[in-house]
Amino acid sequence: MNTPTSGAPRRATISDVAREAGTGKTSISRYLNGELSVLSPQLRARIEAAIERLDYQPNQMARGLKRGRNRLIGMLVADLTNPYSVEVLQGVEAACHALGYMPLICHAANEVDMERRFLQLLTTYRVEGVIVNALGVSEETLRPVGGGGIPAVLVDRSVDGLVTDMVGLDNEGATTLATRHLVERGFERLWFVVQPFEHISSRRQREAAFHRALEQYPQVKGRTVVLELGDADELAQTLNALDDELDAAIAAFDASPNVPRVALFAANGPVALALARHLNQRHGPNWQKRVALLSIDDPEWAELAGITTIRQPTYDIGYRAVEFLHQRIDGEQTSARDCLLPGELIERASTAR
Amino acid sequence: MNTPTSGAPRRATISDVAREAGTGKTSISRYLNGELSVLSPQLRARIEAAIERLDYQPNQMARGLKRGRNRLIGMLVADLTNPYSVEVLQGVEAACHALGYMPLICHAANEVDMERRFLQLLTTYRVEGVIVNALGVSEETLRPVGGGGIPAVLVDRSVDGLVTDMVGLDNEGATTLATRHLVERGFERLWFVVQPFEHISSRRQREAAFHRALEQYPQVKGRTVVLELGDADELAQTLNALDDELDAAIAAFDASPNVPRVALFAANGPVALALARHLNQRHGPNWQKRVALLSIDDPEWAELAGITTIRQPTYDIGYRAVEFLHQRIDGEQTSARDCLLPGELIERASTAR
DNA sequence: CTGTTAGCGCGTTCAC
DNA sequence: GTGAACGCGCTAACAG
Repeated sequence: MNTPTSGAPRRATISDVAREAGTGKTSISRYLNGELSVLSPQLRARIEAAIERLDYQPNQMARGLKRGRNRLIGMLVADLTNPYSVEVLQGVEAACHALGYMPLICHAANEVDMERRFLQLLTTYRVEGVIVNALGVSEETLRPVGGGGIPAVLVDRSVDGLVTDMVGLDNEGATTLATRHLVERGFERLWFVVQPFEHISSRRQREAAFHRALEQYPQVKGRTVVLELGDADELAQTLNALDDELDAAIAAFDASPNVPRVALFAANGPVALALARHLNQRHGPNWQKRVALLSIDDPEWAELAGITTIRQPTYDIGYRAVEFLHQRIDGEQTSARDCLLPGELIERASTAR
Repeated sequence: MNTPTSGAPRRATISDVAREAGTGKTSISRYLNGELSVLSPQLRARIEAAIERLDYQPNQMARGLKRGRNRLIGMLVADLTNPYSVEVLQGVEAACHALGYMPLICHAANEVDMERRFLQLLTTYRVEGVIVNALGVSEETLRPVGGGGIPAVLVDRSVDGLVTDMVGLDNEGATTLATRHLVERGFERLWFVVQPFEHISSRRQREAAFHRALEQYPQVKGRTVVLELGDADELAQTLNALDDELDAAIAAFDASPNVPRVALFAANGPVALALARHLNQRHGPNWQKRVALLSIDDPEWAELAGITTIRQPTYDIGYRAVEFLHQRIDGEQTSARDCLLPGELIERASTAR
């Protein structure tokens, strides 16, 4: 009951090509795998003609099944909405291209269920390795991966209890750099704004580094503000509370220029965007004059808004991740490595004197 | 610390499970495929135990090879950097999830070579269908797809000479809506800014619709400005030329409020961002006071900048695309369909009176 | 140089 | 109910 001439003309198989070229499957296989030196010029020509005529394309699934490696690697992204992720992705793609892998991109969309589901799916497709930008909550869901399972490398953040290669930003260095910049520009009240950070290593490190950096500047006051971006109500509430304090601080500054200037330090791009939107909505396009904003991450709109940022070496992060993975896939047995890349300060109007 | 046995403990196969459960492969297969009614409760229990014990995961590749369908569909994205694409992607993912497909996401990064390469790769992996946001240049590269090849549905733009299902924005309606809005708000000099549009159907349609809409308003002057975003030099040059004219128009308006007000109409998000960055750089944060900006596409920063936009039903576009594809995969034989979804006007400060 | 043979992991008759 | 045997498309010995 197969459809006569319908949709799928059934692709040609290696046997079809062999028959068409009047030879055996082996020669075709050899041709496909570049063992050209072992083929007589005429046979080779016949094969080429047959392939052309049948528009033959080798079936990756089948060859993967046979040789045990399908050149597939999984890339699990926590949130593609975050420009950071897309940039990392570009590095991953470039490296895959260069190393002959095909990245299977999965998007968890910030949902833990998705993360688990995709991880499961990836192992089911027998990917040779995964590079994971984890939601970070659950070491449990990463079970099939890492140590005992398929090779894995983490991006941006590590996961408690999971020992694997990791590549990300040098949070300590970046945060220190940013903090020092703010202090040097004369800001003496610094508010570090961050999403809930207990369970996300990168956020945790940044928050800690911020306070550690401040120990060098006794005259500067810093505090941490936690922003829950996921919950609109709670977000609005926190922002409003922030407003009151900010207003007071700014009023004091307006009254007497000797009062310390205030700066907001966003732990990442999404936080910075939330802050900018709120401030803009509340104070209009000149909000920048009232409060400085600095952010780790350098999204496209940062230049538009004129905020100072720490740009992450996103492309390199992705590229290195694949290189690490490649080594593991090749059987590298060294113990887990961390690769911390430096951030770059992009100074813009926001923190100018 | 290091792996006890060598790198890959070789995953369990169906045979392993059969042996472990003291039965044949057939029963395992049946269990996996939900034909539970045909299994004695005890056998079933033994199978479950064996699977659990061996942490068995069926090999998708192998089962795909056997049954001829691997539940893989390809998603070829022209530019993940464009928030539009990511949003569409979310719809695609949701639909795939619902329909039991696994999307293989490929990112052409605006390179025609990549597009061709990925398309080739996708057919090589025997995806059951592809949804393509084409760069649009080459009908040639889409040869393996559509009519004779694997089912395909186009997103956002069609490709000349390729008949397939397509789903995207109702460009005519959206453009008319935006144009009317500008006119009603009192703008009488409208500049439609767009990337080179000859070869991209959606841009072409928007440009045409813009001028068609203007025919209804004889008092309004409109013109098209082409912006080449890829080439930094040319971009700067065009923008500078634009400035001169804009300055003149604005000066005239300042001098006599009777002179028609000027508005920029960006054909899509990337264009809008380029314009906004440039204007901001040139006129400071208050550039909005000098010239209005409206854009098709509603990226995150639009609210921050306060520009009026036409929001595309991106999620639905992605979702519908997969639904179309699903029908084709299921053997639907109807002729190519177009699905044009309406845009929504989001009015912001930029075009307020 | 070239063809034959035996599986890779799985689903599917078709007998028992 | 259950299992043996065959084949999906391809590669890898192993002969000629």
